[in-house]
Amino acid sequence: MDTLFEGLNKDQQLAVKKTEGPLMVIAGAGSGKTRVLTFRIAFLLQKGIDPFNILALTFTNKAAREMKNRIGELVGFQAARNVWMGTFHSVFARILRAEADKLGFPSNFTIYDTDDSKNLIKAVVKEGNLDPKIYQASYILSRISAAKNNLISAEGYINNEDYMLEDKKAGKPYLGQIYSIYQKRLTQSAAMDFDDLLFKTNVLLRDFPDVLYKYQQKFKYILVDEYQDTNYSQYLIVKKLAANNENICVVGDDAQSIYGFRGADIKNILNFKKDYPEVNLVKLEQNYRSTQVIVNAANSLIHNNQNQIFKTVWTDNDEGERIKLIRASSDLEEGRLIAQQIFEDKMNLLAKNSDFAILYRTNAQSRSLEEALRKMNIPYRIYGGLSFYKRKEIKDVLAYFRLVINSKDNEAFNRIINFPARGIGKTTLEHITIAASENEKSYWDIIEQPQKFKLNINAGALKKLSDFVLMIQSFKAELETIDAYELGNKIARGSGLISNLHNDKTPEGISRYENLEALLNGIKEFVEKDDDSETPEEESFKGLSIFMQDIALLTDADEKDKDDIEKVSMMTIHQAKGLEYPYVSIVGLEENLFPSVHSIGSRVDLEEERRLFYVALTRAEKRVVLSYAESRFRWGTLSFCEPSRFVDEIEEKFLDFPRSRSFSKSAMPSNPYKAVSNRNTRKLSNNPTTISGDAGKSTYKRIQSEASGIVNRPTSSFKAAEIDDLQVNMEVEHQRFGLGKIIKIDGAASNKKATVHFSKIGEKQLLLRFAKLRIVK
DNA sequence: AGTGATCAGATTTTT
DNA sequence: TCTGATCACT
Repeated sequence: MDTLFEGLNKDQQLAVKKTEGPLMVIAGAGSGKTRVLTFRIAFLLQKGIDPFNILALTFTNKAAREMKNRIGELVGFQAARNVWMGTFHSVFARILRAEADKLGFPSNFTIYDTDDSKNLIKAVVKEGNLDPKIYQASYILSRISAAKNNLISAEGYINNEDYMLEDKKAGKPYLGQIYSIYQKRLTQSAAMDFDDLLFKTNVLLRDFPDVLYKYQQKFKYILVDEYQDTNYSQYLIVKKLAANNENICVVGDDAQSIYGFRGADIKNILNFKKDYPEVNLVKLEQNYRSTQVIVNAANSLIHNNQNQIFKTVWTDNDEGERIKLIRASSDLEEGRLIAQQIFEDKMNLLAKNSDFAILYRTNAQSRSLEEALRKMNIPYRIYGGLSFYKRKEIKDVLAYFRLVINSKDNEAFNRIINFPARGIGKTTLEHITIAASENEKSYWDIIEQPQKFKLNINAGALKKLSDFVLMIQSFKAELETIDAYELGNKIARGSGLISNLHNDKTPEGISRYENLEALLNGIKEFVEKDDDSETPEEESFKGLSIFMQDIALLTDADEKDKDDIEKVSMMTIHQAKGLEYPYVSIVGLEENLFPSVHSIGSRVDLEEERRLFYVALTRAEKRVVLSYAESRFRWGTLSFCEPSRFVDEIEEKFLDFPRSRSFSKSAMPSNPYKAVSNRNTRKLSNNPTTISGDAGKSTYKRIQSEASGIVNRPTSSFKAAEIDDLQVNMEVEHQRFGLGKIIKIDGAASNKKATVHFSKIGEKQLLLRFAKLRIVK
């Protein structure tokens, strides 16, 4: 057993060995958190704890899978497989299916994704004759989501004066009603949205003490990873389940909390002590991942946040190279420079493509990077973006699957009732909607028994509907008899989807056909692979329902990366959480992009944004490259950017600044022929496995507009002063901050910093390397 | 019912 | 700039 502890430091050992009672592990970035978690579970298993008694909640399914593998390697795969491990959503979806009857749901309920939820909200808004511009689906959904994550039901919402007043002030007084109808429709459709999975778990544990007791007995040991990113709803589930045994271990890092927008609450970490006065606290402060430069640069950055748990992350590793800062004149040039950098590093450092990651704030930024990498023949893989499961052709066939499994699923119904076209039109649909609404039934219930619900339509339409019903019913009959692959194929063909796509000979059509094929192949793999299912206990028959349960909560990040060995990884910083790479480029370090416009207004949001940058920096093992562009295409137009304040916040001694270039030179677009972009870039970028593509038809227009944009730069008259010309007491002008007076200049030569008092916004420190100041007087 | 034209909205992050 | 939603026309 002792071998298990070799290679763990004292704190890590403590965190592994202290199996009984509440334990909180504050784990700095790169401090071996995952190691501690896996070893802890392995240790429990070695001690003879039944794997079925261990519940481990992770942030992604991928993390769960990897952890299972590592535990398997330590103590055997049989035991590892039986540990309950997964995301909150997937674990509790499973429990909800088992206990569904208690909540008035069938166990095959559908999980609505965000699109489904939005469509449902749109329909509700329309039915209520409300203005969809005022009652915007995305806004309403976020509002409902926030309420659910705070365990406020629709009823509770309507009775809550604060919510109602807020909505009234916002000019949206009917939001509570929409919530209420939305929820009713979900139930009629036998569906739950993402937040319901947690909300209803809370209801289950609250209203059914015997069920609560059962799971308390079952989960004798509970571990929660990324505790800083749990919301109130999740917090309460954990608290209830742990109440009996109190063998609860949470691991997190307040400095890496980046999901506040989703209701994550750092207070869960801060308040852990209050809930469990007996708590043992372990801090993991030694970073094993990164160089000293990276660790200390990240520390200097995060130091700008006010809300923190005190800890000192340090490392024994080499000092390492300074963080290189790249300035580009445009987003296209930024891509080019980053690609070039990777190309050079590969040669000089004998590195592999897979040693590199490019991280960005928003998915939209991937485009220019992709183009540049493609041009230099550097293979890459984009994580996220439009996921495979969000493509139209995939959603279509999945909608058939969904309707076959749970026919009450109205959103699936809507999607396919007339696709491929079968002559069921708007009027017919309207009648169905009305009948469903009046009788409080699902659409399917209505068309299954049209006479019972007095569906007021003509014989022709009736015939078409009954054909559809018969088709779906014929598929339903085979749910339990043939496996997912066979049935999936039957549905794809029988529904007419395959022939529909087959007739489309355009490149897009062919690609859609191939995607559908890929899905079917995926199902085949699922059926054939005999073990490592994420569901312990149950199941041997691999039917379509099981397949759908398996993929309902998958995201792109969860996809296997077997063919990624030789590719540069590209992803948003959110997606990079928990990952590490030798060489990391963080791009787009510009005001209003990173930090994003939306965060700049409030300190809380800005601090989250800063933590996001902290996460980005600490992904790197050996070296970080930062870049920003002076202009960038956004919303189809060229806009000018300033370097991010976050760059200033890193202590200068860790930075390697770009060589000074004359402004006009850097602003000139380089050879436009090099910058030819690809019309299909977006499509290509959506395909995770695409590594190359030829230029195709160029969007020459874009290049032109960029060039002209620079020439006609509205601020071209703004001529920044040379750094050395600036003196204390001078009156200066800044493009964004307006007029001000230099109060102080410190720092030597290239790293000079000026303190300027601006009449509009007050005092500000500016690194003269970045800030462009014009001398007024 | 299907097609084409026109217009609005999007881009913050995700289970 | 691109996508989708809506509307008018055939």
